[in-house]
Amino acid sequence: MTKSTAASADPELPTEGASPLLPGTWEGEIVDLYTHLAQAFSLPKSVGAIFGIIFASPTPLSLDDVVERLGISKGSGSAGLKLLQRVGAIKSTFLPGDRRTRYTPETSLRRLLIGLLQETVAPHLRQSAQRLETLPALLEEHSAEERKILESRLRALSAWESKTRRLLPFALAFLGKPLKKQG
Amino acid sequence: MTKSTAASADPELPTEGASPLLPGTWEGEIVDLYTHLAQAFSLPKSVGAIFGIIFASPTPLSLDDVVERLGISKGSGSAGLKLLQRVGAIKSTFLPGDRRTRYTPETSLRRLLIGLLQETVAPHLRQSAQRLETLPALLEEHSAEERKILESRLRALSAWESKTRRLLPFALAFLGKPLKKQG
DNA sequence: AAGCTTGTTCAGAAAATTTTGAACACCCTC
DNA sequence: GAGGGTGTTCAAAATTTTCTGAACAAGCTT
Repeated sequence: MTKSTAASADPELPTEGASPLLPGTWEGEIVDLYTHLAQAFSLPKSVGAIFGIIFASPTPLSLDDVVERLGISKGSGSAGLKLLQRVGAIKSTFLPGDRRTRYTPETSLRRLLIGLLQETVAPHLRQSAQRLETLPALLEEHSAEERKILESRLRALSAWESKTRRLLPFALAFLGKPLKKQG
Repeated sequence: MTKSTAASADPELPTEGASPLLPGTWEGEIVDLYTHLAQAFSLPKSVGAIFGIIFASPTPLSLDDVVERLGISKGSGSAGLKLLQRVGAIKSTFLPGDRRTRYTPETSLRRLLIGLLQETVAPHLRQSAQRLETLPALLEEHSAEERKILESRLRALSAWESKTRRLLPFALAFLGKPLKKQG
């Protein structure tokens, strides 16, 4: 059900008989958009593309669909889908009479961001917060004057940790709310 | 996961080139902490290390100081300092009677995050927002039924863009406020 | 159970990113 | 205007990340 009839020459694209993802098409533009967005979050381009092709499809897609439409390997597709599902960016559905798992996009920004944060920054932040505790003791070897400066830095560091942790639930609540008219 | 970073032996020799950044020391722990934090933001480890060594020092450091203490190349040091300055994570100061530029850490989380966001995600988001405008036209080729679904996806996408853009100033204001007593 | 279909794993290949180091440019000071 | 200190650039090397593809596992169906 995809548009085809791309009878034009493709000087660039491999003639593998696959990827009809030309720019200017709905799927092509969406995939491209998410591919770039993925880079904003330092995620592999393929992950963005996979989310894009799922987002662009009015019906749930299977691993094979994704692999075929994107022209990527099954390994990549499998790994990408698993990552997207782990961060909650896609949901799996099961159509009756079909053994394949199919995927639909998560459209709640709140859930999307929660998953992403949990996956990427949260572990590092947690680890850093832990390290913070051992630091004050290491200041003993410095002169009183130096210690004054370094202690204020340490306080700043603690404050960062505290602020970000307190901001997060707030921000997520905001993102969960419906959009109001511009004031 | 071990931090080999050269200098595995010789905790004694204080020769110029050696890196005395052992774990358990103030500098070592701070550098390590920021090296890990950098990875949380998908920045090169060296960038985190550079910020760390500057953060750990009670006095402003020069490029040479950084390069020597971290045991990295001048090229890396120069690039890292430039990046950190561009995102506003460090400030340059000039000590009288010294031609070298010296650097101190930015301790305002607000400024730190503003710079980081501006540098990393903002351009991508801006670009994506632009692309959004051309998308509705591409839906024409779909059936009415499909279009209903895809249009709602498009609305979600627009809403994301709008929400994140509106949340940002809000969040940054929050981060700029002094920390209040826990309530 | 044999034969499909669906999906995962993982070692090696490919690609992208980061680091190095030496050459270079730009002031200063003398 | 030579010499030395300070910092940047960039091509190539090292490292890390991502992708591939074929082998493998697990489940249905007959």
